[in-house]
Amino acid sequence: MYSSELIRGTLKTIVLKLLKDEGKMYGYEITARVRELTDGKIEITEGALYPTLHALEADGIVTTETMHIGRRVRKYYKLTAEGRANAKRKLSEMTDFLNTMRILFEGTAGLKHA
Amino acid sequence: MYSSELIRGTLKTIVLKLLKDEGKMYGYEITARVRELTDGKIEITEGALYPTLHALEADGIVTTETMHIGRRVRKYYKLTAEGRANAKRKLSEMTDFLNTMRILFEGTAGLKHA
DNA sequence: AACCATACATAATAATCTTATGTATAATTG
DNA sequence: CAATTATACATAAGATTATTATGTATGGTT
Repeated sequence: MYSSELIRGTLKTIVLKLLKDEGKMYGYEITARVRELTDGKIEITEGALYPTLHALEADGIVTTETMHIGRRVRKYYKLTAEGRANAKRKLSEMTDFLNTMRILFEGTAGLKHA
Repeated sequence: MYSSELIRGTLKTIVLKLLKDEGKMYGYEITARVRELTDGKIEITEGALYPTLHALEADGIVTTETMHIGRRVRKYYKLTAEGRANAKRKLSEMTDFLNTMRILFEGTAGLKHA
């Protein structure tokens, strides 16, 4: 687990990345996927995730679709057209940012592909 | 310039990295160095930097030394012994974190050295 | 029966940053 | 030589974003 300050500010971009890759996901699934992809190093808390998802919806970045699994409710999120454009911008900003961080902390711009 | 949310949480670690490399620096110098190293993509604001430096001092991570350049004051910061240990931990956490981000966003762990 | 996993949600509080403002000296430029 | 820009510190109000705690409810496992 990383200190929470490092993860600060990356949540929204992580969500956009996953939605772009997977098409649609629900909240609980997002926390599980991130945990799995990062070997438990990044643990998204519900108190951070749900308000973020609601904000994305309010901003027209995602739409929701509620499904019923037995008597339980699942709320799927997927990108809107605007959301896809937004995600594209945010993701390229993120990779650029990661490269800049690499320059600062590893003294190299790194290679995009090994 | 990156959206400010991305940079959020990285400031303290950036400062520790620079102080570790350079020995001692003053606030204004830090903003200039970061601007230079990142081609202006990361602009540290004074309103964020000075409170951070003061907090580091209050936590015993850095000590200060005031110099007089003509009639102007310059406040140099350098790591304490505890600060060096702290910096070491934070920096390895940061490189680890950057690798994890690379897995998430570029689908590769990347190579530390080209 | 108790516990843990799934699945949503919100509210109080904390941490961190932006934006604005303030003070002052030194250098540059029109 | 007056005005502007750069150097150099600092703080305070407000915004953003996350943590922590709490709440509700279903379903599976021990």
